[in-house]
Amino acid sequence: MTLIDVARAAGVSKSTASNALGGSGRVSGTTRERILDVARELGYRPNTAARSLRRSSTGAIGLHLPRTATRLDYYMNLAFGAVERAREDGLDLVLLAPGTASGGGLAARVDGLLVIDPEVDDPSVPDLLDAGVPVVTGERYLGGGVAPSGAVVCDNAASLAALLDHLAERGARRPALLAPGPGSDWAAALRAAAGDWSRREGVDVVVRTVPFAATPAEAEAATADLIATVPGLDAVVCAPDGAVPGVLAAAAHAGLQPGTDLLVAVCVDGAAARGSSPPVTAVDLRAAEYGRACAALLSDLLAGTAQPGVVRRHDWALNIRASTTGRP
Amino acid sequence: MTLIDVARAAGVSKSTASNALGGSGRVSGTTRERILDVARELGYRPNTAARSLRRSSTGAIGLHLPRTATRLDYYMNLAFGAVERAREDGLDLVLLAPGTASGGGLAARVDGLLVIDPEVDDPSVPDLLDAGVPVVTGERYLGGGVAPSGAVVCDNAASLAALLDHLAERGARRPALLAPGPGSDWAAALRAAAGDWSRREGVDVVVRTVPFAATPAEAEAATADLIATVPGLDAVVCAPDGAVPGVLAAAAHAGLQPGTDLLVAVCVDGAAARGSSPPVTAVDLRAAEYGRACAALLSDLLAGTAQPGVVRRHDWALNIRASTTGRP
DNA sequence: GCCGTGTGCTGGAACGTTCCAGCACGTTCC
DNA sequence: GGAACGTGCTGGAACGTTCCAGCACACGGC
Repeated sequence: MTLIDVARAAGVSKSTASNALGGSGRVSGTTRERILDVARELGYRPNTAARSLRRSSTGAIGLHLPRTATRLDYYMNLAFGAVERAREDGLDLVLLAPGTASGGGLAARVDGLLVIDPEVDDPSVPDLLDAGVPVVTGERYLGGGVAPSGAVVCDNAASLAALLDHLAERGARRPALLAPGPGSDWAAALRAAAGDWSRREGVDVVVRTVPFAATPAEAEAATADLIATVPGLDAVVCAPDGAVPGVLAAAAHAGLQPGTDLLVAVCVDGAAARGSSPPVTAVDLRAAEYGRACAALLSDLLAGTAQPGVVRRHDWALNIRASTTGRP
Repeated sequence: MTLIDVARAAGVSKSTASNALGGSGRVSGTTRERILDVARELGYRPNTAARSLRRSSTGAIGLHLPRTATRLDYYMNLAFGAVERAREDGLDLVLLAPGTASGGGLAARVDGLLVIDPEVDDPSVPDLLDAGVPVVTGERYLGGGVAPSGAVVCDNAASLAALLDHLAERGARRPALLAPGPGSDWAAALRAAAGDWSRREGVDVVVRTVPFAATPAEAEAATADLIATVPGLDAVVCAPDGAVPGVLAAAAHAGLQPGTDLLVAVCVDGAAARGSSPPVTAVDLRAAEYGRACAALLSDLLAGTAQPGVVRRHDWALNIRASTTGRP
């Protein structure tokens, strides 16, 4: 079932068939209709390999996730969003092995790359940026080297500020933040925003550093330390979502009721935040839509409908739950 | 930088260059070395589109995950394992949008498919099995239709029996199991194994049904119900990993100490089980290796080094933690 | 009546690889 | 010393698509 079969069946040349199906060249309305009908009837599917060879494009984009992605459902949702959006533009999404430099030939296998939450200490990120194809990053890359062709960013400063405003409104006078070190745009923005908010509101936010992909045990230790050393501590914002159960465990262990004695919130919504007891107030980064937005931008760059260097914003939302209201 | 450039630089015909690089045909040792050297020096990368066109294979395999995958780090690890293994064989792994029938042309885009934990009520699974390319399933497919070309299975009956043996050894006399309905091979095997073990050991295992991707809240409700209605309940095995925090919450709420008053275990190891407090004893399905095994089998099928219909076993391990020993 | 222009369509070439038939040469065998 | 065979290499064809030059024809203007 090739283009030639369709052309033969419709009584035209392969060029005309190609033009009709591809919307290029000059074809009269009637023949175009006829060719489309025939193609539909025969169940014609263009051969992607031949198309790729001729057009010298692959019809696929690559997706790179942080090495530490393994513990967050956030990235899974993001990936599924990106896959869906790519499919709408006829693009396949190939998953790249995290942490491994996939050996030079990347540019031959994909038309563009999605690099999500690029961390400065991920050695494969510079290679990806230098692969010779357009790259869209999810959040900015703080390292040097070749600049990405585009980026989709969240206003993490604004979302943390909103979260802190909410906590203050709920009566918190002594909030703390558990955040990773400034190796990613996201964490760096959170740390900076905490400082800004402190100065603006005149309320000091205690910041403790935890790993990018903190485990509940690590968060529990950090929270226990906060409870022991910060007098009057009444709110904890935990940046990484996977660590939420640890914060709640530390609270329970100290005899503090989440939502009343200790307000708890998290900067990444997900299964961990939704499913905890009590459910935890969270910044919803809308992972699937974020993935869609990244794929859409890359698609636009490939199509030439977006300018290289463009940065698009992605909206967030605050999901308020019992961990900051006390109402179950 | 094409094969022709390499051939010219090495002073041979493109056929000889192709033979030398591909290991096919008849080439003398010395010319072969020379050609390989030249290719390396010039940084030659074969054009995948041209290769695909000529060989009529795509060099990619598809990965389908359950629609409900979004909440389990298990599938992410599995995907990364599969991607790594596929790469070792020069195959790209394209992620398929879950839940959507990806529109007929699948066979033209991938050489084979990995369908992980196929659920009987997932409408896209029959389409995938019927796509016209080899399919390897992770766990068996309980629905009808076209049979997969291969499968990689875990002995879920044995692992649950080992878990129950362990609980009995730790003194449990009244264990319960929270398991999904029998829509997947995994859940069906667990339910059957619980019955077998009950009969064999003369100890009744109470079984409660929870969703395939149960939330902590759902598990908490189910566990609270067990505690309230099963006199002497002393152990809970929770099948889905995402639900573990719920079981622990219900125990805490009832004033039961996990690991002493109530033994807790889970059938899928992951971040939720490892990171809980206390850490929860779990059956480690070794997700990354599982993904590798699935990709390896598909690769073998494509290469013709495995017979269609083959079923391979995948080993599991029991990770014993404080939730069943009481020792932190 | 001829030129210029626009329309609808065609045939051939090209993309880079792999496969196949076949050629020149050397060795072995009877 | 010719037939039979194995080795090392070559050139052309093929895969299915897209792009480009160009052809036949119709139409309008002078």
